[in-house]
Amino acid sequence: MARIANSRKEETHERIVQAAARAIRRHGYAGVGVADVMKEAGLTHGGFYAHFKSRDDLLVEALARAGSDSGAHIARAVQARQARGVSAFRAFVDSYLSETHLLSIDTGCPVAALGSDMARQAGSVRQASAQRVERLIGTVRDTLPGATRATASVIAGTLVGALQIARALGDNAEGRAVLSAARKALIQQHDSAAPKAD
Amino acid sequence: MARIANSRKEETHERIVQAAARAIRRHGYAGVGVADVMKEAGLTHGGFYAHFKSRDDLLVEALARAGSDSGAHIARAVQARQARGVSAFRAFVDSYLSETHLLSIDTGCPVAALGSDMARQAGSVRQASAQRVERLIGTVRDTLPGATRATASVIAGTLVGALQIARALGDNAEGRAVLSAARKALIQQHDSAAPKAD
DNA sequence: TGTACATCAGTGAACGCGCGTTCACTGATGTAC
DNA sequence: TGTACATCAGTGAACGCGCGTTCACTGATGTAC
Repeated sequence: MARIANSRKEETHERIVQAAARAIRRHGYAGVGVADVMKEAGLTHGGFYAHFKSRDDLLVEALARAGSDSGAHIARAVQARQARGVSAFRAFVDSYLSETHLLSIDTGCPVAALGSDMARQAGSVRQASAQRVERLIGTVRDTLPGATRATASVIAGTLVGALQIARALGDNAEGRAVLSAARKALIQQHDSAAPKAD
Repeated sequence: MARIANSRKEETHERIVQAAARAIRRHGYAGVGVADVMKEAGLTHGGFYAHFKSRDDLLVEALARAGSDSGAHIARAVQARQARGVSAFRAFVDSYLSETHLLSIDTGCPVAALGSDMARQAGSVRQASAQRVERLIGTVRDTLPGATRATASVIAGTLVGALQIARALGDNAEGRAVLSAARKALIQQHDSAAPKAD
């Protein structure tokens, strides 16, 4: 509450969290170092503990930030597509499984970027990770009003898995083919407004 | 070739690879330490470089071993299910998305265990990771003869994503619900032999 | 408006620790005669 | 069958390095009068 005054310290805190939100997606939970994040934020590492109780505390904040930033980013892309007459679900699937998202892991969905490491975390990081998964499932449901939670979670799984597999195969024809196949399959299966053929 | 003589050194090598194959799945690429793996294999860390040129070389061998072991494990489970009259595809989906697989990350599919870290690797580890993904897609295709590569890769994505999401949610009703939903969805979508209702 | 002082964000050196890698050595195994 | 020697798998100490965390300090900002 009371998010009024942006004091100098708050602005610095913000910069650190932003840097960490990118870093966890680019390098994974284990690949993020306190010193590197601080340097990225234009600071020296010594000041870190004036902002966070521990590295884990940073990870929790960074994950939440990664989720909300990526969520907002996708929401904008969805709106732009909807404005061109596409259904909410199709717009979401096309955005999530876009080539842009394939390439921009450090600004993309943290569930896709960190999925296989989430179950390995403990305590608050584990909890925050599960929350991110819940949010993703919730977002799927928002774009597909008729869907049950079960259906939405399978779709979320397909989105996350397809993006990871595409990234693992690389930025090439193989990776892009996986994305394209997943887009088609999801839209055909769940979008009643989808055209039968091209 | 010539896998004849199991010399003492070969047996030791084998033990190290086995330990590492579990370790990468339990702790991730970044969580695996040379000393820990050697201790797990009943050795001291100094001898490591008589067996491997580098830690990365171990990761590559461990990943290949994890893939073939997990593949063999699933193949046995699939056979057991097929013997009870279930289709190959359904048997595969039920095995891959079983509660057993949910819990046994360190003996399970390495693509699910390491998926989000694969794109971060470089050189030979990256290459070996992509190969594992290809193999998983190939396995899906083997159980679903009519499927195109595109269809198989979407199914592989769903399997991997659903398992990761279930693991991130935990060993509880939520996690199991995701598995169950994904099983139903995949079988309904792709198994022509599937019954319409229970 | 100007000075004196308290507050506070950030610095940089230092800590203990574990990492990947190297290497001189040990002690068991295997071969030669 | 027995001894002498070479081979070789594995040991354990050491290396340089980067990690998360702590802390005494600095220098800028803000408040009191």
